[in-house]
Amino acid sequence: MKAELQQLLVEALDHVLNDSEAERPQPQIERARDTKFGDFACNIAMMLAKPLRKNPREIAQSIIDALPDNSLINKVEIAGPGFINFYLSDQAFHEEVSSIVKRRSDYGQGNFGAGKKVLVEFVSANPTGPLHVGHGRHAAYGDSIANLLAATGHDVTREYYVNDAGRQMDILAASVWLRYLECQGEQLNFPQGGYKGQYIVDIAKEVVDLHSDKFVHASENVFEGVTEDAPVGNKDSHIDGLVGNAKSLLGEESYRVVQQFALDAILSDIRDDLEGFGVNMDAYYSERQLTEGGKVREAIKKLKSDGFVYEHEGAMWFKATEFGDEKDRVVVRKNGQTTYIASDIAYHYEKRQRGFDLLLDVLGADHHGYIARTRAALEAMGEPGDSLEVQLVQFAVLYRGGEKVQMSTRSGEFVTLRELREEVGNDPARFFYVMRSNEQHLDFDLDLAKSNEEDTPINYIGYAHARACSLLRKLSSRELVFDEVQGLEHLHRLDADKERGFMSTLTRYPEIVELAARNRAPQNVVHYLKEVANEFHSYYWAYKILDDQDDGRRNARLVMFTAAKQVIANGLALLGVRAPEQM
RNA sequence: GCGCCCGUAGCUCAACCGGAUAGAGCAUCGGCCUUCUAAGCCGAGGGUUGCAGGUUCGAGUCCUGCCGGGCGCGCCA
Repeated sequence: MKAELQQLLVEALDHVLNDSEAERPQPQIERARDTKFGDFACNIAMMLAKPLRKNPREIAQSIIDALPDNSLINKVEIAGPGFINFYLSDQAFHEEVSSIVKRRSDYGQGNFGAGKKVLVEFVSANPTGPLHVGHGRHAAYGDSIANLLAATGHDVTREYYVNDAGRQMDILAASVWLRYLECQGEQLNFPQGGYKGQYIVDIAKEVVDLHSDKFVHASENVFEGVTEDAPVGNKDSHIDGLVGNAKSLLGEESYRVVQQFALDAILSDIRDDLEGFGVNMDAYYSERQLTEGGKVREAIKKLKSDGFVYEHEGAMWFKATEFGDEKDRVVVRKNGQTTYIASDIAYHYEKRQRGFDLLLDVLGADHHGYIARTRAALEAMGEPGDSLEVQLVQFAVLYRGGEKVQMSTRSGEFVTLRELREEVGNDPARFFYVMRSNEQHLDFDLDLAKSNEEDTPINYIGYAHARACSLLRKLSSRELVFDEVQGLEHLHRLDADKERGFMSTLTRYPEIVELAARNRAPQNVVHYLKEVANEFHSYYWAYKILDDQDDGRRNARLVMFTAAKQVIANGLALLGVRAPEQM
């Protein structure tokens, strides 16, 4: 509807402006704030006032005069400093409502992203433990924007980057091995720098079940030559020493068996958790495979041959400062190992090689320093810097009973996403996560989210959907049938302000989907749905829908309610939330 | 110290590349269940959009400087 209006304006502008005008702004049309300003408003005349050096109201008039004939617009007025206000015909709204009912789950789909391949990388939590509530926000947000992009015609791929290489994987292996030794009766002091969560013990027990005492070594050998742990010594060198001993005592093959087992266990738990949360990744991309496949070395080689890598103090540095980063970055350490950044350069380059136009990374707010260097890397690799877009997600703080829930990953004391899902349910959890802008700190109130008595936005919206379902269910007991065709024919009878306003709100849905997709802002959908629900409840209270005296009017209202139900269901689906049939 | 994000009603938050009188919910107060789910509806009060300047027809929105809060500045990942 908006798009058609926009098209009419473009045609009118073609008449008003001749080619002498260098640049023509794209006419922006907005929904009017108030019904007294009509249905849509346009400020193009005011924007043209300066370049044309003419009175905006005069310009507005000539645009109005040039509007092509159409059945969409009922009336046009100039208001205030030069707004052009459009009053649409009732027929325009009726056709759109009819389209909602006919297109069903397809309604709201757009195509502004047609032909654009987007890779949305999100969650990408280190596979060293289960997902916690912070990752849940990334999962819910990333999946929702992926849904929004897909709904607007983008070719979307969801990907999880698995950091299964590097030091943390060694610490994971050592942690599991030490717990395994404890299970086998060895007495030892578990290192401060190790992963202390209960899940490590559980994995160790599985290693015992599978391999019995195959990996047992006396604890005096395990700790031989290892420096003191904190607080006396340094916990990092302590754990590194243990990793070294694990490798030499177990031997490469056995060490790898333990490590791989731990990784597989954790990763399958993560995948399972995400799937349970309704997040289906298209790919889990392994950092280790990237490294072992030679992609990292190739990338460094390419940078080196282009002159963007230099040696300094025994390490290889990438000249990130040449591309706007604040400092150069080490890509190969003194000891010959490549860094995480090196993998990341290769990974993002490889994404481009796979043909993605837009690389959309969803990262924690603590990663903002990462944006400049990744963009620098892409540019150094000959790729456009703006092919990378980063959406930062601020931290979520969990509250239970009004108290902040403390979390510490190190100590293994944190609320997992799985616990959250079990406690509040998938739908409320996903809804609450995307309710706020990703740039806003989120206070996640567990008691509020799981409450089904208090007023919560998700209940408010869901209740409207359930009420619509209930109406349709009630029909048969009253020996009535919903005649959609008759309802569509009688839509013109719904001419009260409340009815016209309700239909107008419903027809905004495609505009909201596009807006939310462009802004990467699922919360736009949330706020819109609250508005739909509000008008739904208000209308529901004001009018008797199941009126058995007047078939035409009843069916017309049922068409409108079916449309509302559809819009709510479609909107919630974008957020990964199911619309309840009853409450 | 430098960089990024955030400051809007008592609380939690909206406000569509800058648009018309800054809006909701919670909380407070007052109404509505012999209409289909009261998890609802109707109404009232509540604001110098952190502060000070600037840009322009127009600023919560853009720019500069302060104040307050969060995060980051490794040969960790």
